Order: sequence, then structure tokens, then C-alpha cells
Amino acid sequence: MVAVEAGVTRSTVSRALNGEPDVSKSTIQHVREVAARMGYVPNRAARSLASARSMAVALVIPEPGKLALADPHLIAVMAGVSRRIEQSDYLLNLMVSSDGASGGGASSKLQRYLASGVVDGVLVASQHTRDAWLLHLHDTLPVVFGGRPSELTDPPNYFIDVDNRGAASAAVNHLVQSGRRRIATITGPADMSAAEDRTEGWRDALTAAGLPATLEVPGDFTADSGAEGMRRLLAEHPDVDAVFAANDVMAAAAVSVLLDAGRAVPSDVAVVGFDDSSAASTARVPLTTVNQPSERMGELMADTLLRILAGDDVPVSTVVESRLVRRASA
Amino acid sequence: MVAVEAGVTRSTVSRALNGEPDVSKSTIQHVREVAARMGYVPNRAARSLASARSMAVALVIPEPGKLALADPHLIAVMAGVSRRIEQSDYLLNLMVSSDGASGGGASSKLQRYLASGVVDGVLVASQHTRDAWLLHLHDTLPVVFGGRPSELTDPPNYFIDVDNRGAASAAVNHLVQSGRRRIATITGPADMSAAEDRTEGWRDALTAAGLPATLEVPGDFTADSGAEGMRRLLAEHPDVDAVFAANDVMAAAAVSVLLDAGRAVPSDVAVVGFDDSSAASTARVPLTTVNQPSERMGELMADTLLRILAGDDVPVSTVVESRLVRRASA
DNA sequence: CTGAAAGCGCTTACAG
DNA sequence: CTGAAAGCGCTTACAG
Repeated sequence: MVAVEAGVTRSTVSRALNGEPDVSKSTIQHVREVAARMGYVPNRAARSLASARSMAVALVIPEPGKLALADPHLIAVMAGVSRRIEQSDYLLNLMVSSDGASGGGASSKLQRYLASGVVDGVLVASQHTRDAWLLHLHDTLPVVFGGRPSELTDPPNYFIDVDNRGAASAAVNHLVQSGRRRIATITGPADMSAAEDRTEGWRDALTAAGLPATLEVPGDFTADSGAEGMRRLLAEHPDVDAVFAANDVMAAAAVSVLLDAGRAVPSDVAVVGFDDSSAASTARVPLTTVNQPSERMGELMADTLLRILAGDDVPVSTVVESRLVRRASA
Repeated sequence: MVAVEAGVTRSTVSRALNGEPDVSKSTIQHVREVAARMGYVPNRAARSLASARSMAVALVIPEPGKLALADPHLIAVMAGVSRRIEQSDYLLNLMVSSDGASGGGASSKLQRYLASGVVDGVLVASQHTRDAWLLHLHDTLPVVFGGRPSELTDPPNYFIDVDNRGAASAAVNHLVQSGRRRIATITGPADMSAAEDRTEGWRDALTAAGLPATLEVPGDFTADSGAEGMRRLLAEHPDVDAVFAANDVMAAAAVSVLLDAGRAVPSDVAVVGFDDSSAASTARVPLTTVNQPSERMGELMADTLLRILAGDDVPVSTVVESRLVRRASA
């Protein structure tokens, strides 16, 4: 520590720079001036080692990079997380895991990283049942999930979410109210709670209306799967008159397929999405969709983690408002 | 180090785990087994401190989070970087800086981080002249830029790029060849070399064709600026018959404004974009645009940095191929 | 309010 | 091929 040249010991310098309570104002002032003049920046590794805190948090996205970054909702969550963390003293460590298989290569690489002390806390952007190990990560580190984890654990996991089931039900009910009778759904990946809940909501609304909940085709939140799902619906159920897609990306793709097949949207087939992400407004027919405050949710995730790290008491789950946004597609 | 229980010293454990050359096969095997059984993961801070290497690299995006993550080209670059780094032993540290001002708060926070030894190298996703300090970061750390830096420095900076000027010129020439005569441009931010080069390319093509290069309105790569630019062009030059937008996001927004104004695309006004990002195919009229292999460029950036870190000799600049992709808009 | 000293958990010349 | 020892650059009880 060259800053010893300020005329005090390293201990004092350390304390002054870290703004500890019991240091005289004048010393703090002086030390900081000298440090600034010398362009001194404490070595982070040494600091971590000595203080047992890394002052960094990880944002884990357990999806192959390509997929993760193609989803505008996830991107918005990231933006929110990034914004909130930036305002803190913490550093953001992005970790996109391309594992795929259960506990495969990349995933265990990820596990090793998280166990190596590089971060003080973890944010999980989306979780699949195949990534069950994430559910127990909180035995080691504070963790906050975006979206309800796939399973309830005993010490529960913190999470931020919307009422997926209720919101989906309201969206489908809008279709029912506008006179649709053959309402299909293109689902999200079966191993994610948000997707499952949205399908349940679709079923709820149809059942309540006395309509059959049979037109269900699987998707995985990607545009390709949305297009494929829509094609299949048209082939197998040409009389379909409405589609609830579990996210906007799939809804936008479905709209494209419909238009290309000569079906008018919404007059022939109405389409509702979920997320109200950028995909909703740029779709060929602007989407009626469920607004989910994705960026705000990212901020809340980060904020919750930061508060846990600060030792505050925070609620285990935070459910934010969602609402149906009416545009042209339904 | 609890793994001393393997019957050897810490030194040997360290060497075995790090796969150093001069350790007997049997020892390596044994130590690794014991370590795996005990779930031992070396502390990264201690390792960094002792070895003077962090085994992490930073991806710096000197844009406000909102902006950065709204640009599909940058997202693709990120995906490429992430993919390549994932395959290495390095960790990816994402740093989105919202500074804005010259050397302001967030920017100096960023500078401190980079100086604190958290990373062994830096990737810069996009650079503005206002971020001049980035140009000299290579005095301290290996750095690779995405896109030619705004200024030539003496020890030059490494970068990956496309021939923005040539590609833009070819794109505009396509408009000229198809009979357009009043060809406007909506530019990117004036403080970025890629934007400047694309405007030059537009000018080149018009000059070569003996057409006036006067219809130039400023944009900043955002959808809003593209829409605003298009509105302004329509108001001030209602006879415009083609537009070269410096990126797809602006081009897609321009298409929307044109359609809403009752102009047919491309028959009334042709539109060409740049990037061939996801915005090109999802535009209301699929965009004719300059394909830039964004994800590949991200991979190359990462790969170049990794090779520098490995001590290899690498070329200062790598220019990848771009090509005009014809779709419906021009 | 400030010093002197120990220690965080590894790696790495230096011997052997 | 492996040990013993020093040291990486900080923080933090412990005294005073």
C-alpha cells in the first residue's frame, strides 16, 4: 500500500477509504485526497479474501445464450437488474448457462463458480424443473428468483412474480367475451411454472365459460415454436377462432403464420399474447397482451437481493400487478 | 485446505487441481477424487490474489442499460461473446455503464472496477467519442473493441469490424440501381465511427451516381429516432423515394411511419437498413438490409481477447464479411 | 481515533 | 515429482 505515504498506517487508510465510523474527518479527507491523487484503487481480490465478501452478485440465466437473449422479456428483466445493481456498490456477474442436460458440463461449471466465493448472492432469471439444483442453492448463498420456482422448498426461496394464472384467465376471458368459441393455446415449456400457470389460466377461463379446453399445442417461448404451433392448429383445427399464446414472441409468430395463410387478424382469428414486451408492439398486427412489468421485476429482484445482503427482512414473495393491454390483435 | 486429508501437502493439491505438468498421474487422480468427493472448490479471491490473475474478463457496454439491451445487434454480439467465453476457463463480467456525461459517476465507477484487478481483459461492445478513456485502457489491460475505435492510438487498439463504409455504399447503390433518385439517410449517433462510416458510404454512392447527398437527418440507432427522422423527412421532403437507415431498428420504425402515412413500401418509398438483426425480419415489411454477422463478431472479439491473454500473436484488426440481403423493403 | 499484528486461502519460486 | 516457506494486498479484532 503505497498510500502509506499519506503519513498514516495501512489500517487507517483502509478504514478511511471504507468510510468506517470511527475515523476523524480530517484523516478521511486527507487519505482520500492522497489516494485520489495517486490513482489508488484497492485490489478487489485481496479485499474479498480479507473481508470474506466479494461485493458482487450473479445473474444466472439457465438458458443457452441464443435463447436467453432472444427473449425480450428476459432482456427487460436483465435491464432492470442491471440498473438496480449499478446504483449499488455491487458488481453484476452475468452467467448464461448453456447446459441443457441435467447437471451437465456447463451447469457444473456454473455450480463451481457459485461455490468459489466469487459472488455474495444470486439472481435466477428463469428456472426449469431440470435445474433443480438451483432450488437448494440458498443453502449456501442468498438467492432471488424471477418467477415462482418449480418446487416449494422448506426454507422457501425468494421470488418476484405476477399472477400468471389469473392474468392468463383474464386474457382468455376477454376472448370469450368477444364471442370466440374455439379458443386454442400455444403453451410455454412444460418445465416452467410460469408456462404451466398460464395454461391453467387458459383452462380456467374456458371451463368457467362452459367451453372445451382441448385445443392445446406445445411451444417453448421461441418464435419458431409459435409458428409451428400455429401451423399445426390450422392444420388440425381449421375452425379455430382465437389463440392465446403463452408469450408475445410466439403470439407474433402465430400472427405471421395466420396472415400468410390468408386469415385476417383479429376478424378470422384473434390472438392474445403475454408479456407486453417489445415483440407485442412490433408484431405485424400489434398484440393484445398481458402487460407484465418485466424491467420493474428485474429491479425488484435486485432490490430484494440487496436488502437480504444488507440484513433486512424482506418478504419471501412479491407479486406485482399485471393487466390486459388491448391493441389490434384481439 | 481440508483436502490435505488426501495425504499430501497443499502445494501438491494446488498443483494437481491446476493440472501442472510435473505431477505424477496417480497423485493427480487421487487428489482429484478426494476433492470431488469433498465437494472442494478453490476460493477464487485467494487464487486471484496469489496468482495475480482473476480468470475473468469484462464485457463493457458503454450505454444506458435500456438502450444497450434494446439493440438487437448488441444483443447478438453479447450472445457471441458469452458463447465463446463460456467455452473457456474465464468468467464473463457484464458491465453496462449508464454514465452519459464525460467521465461522470457511473463511468468512473467502471474505471475503478477495471483498475481493481477484477478482470484480466476487457471487451468493449461499442464506443463513443465521449468515452475517450476507453482508448487508453489498453495501457493497463488487454482490450478488444467491437467496431473501430473512434480514434487511432499509438499502440493501436484491437478491434473486430465490418467495412461499414463499403457496405453502406453498396446498399445505397442498390437503391440507385433500382431507379431511386431522392435517397435520404437517417444516420446513427454522430459520435460513433460505425455511424459516421455508414453516412460516408451513403454519400459515396450518391456522389458516384451524380445524385445530391442532401437528405440527411440525424438518428441515434433507437426506434424513436428512426420514426422521428422519417416523419421529418416526409414533412420537409415529401418527394423522398428511398431511405437508407443506419440500422434496422430505425429502418423498421421508418417503415411503420411510412405505412401509417399511407406510403407503400417499397413502391412509394424503398427502405434499406443495416445489421440484418432480428428487427429486419420482424419489421412490418421485411427489410432489405446489410447483413453483419453480429454474433460471430462477438465470438471473434472474445476469441481475440482469449488469444491475447494466452500470449498469442493476433492481428490488430479483423474485418469480417458483410453482404446485402434483399427482402421486401427495397 | 489510530497502530501493530495476525490472517484470509490460495500459488509459486526454491530446495531437495 | 513433492515439501516447507514466503507472500499476494487487503481487513479486522485487539490494544492503547
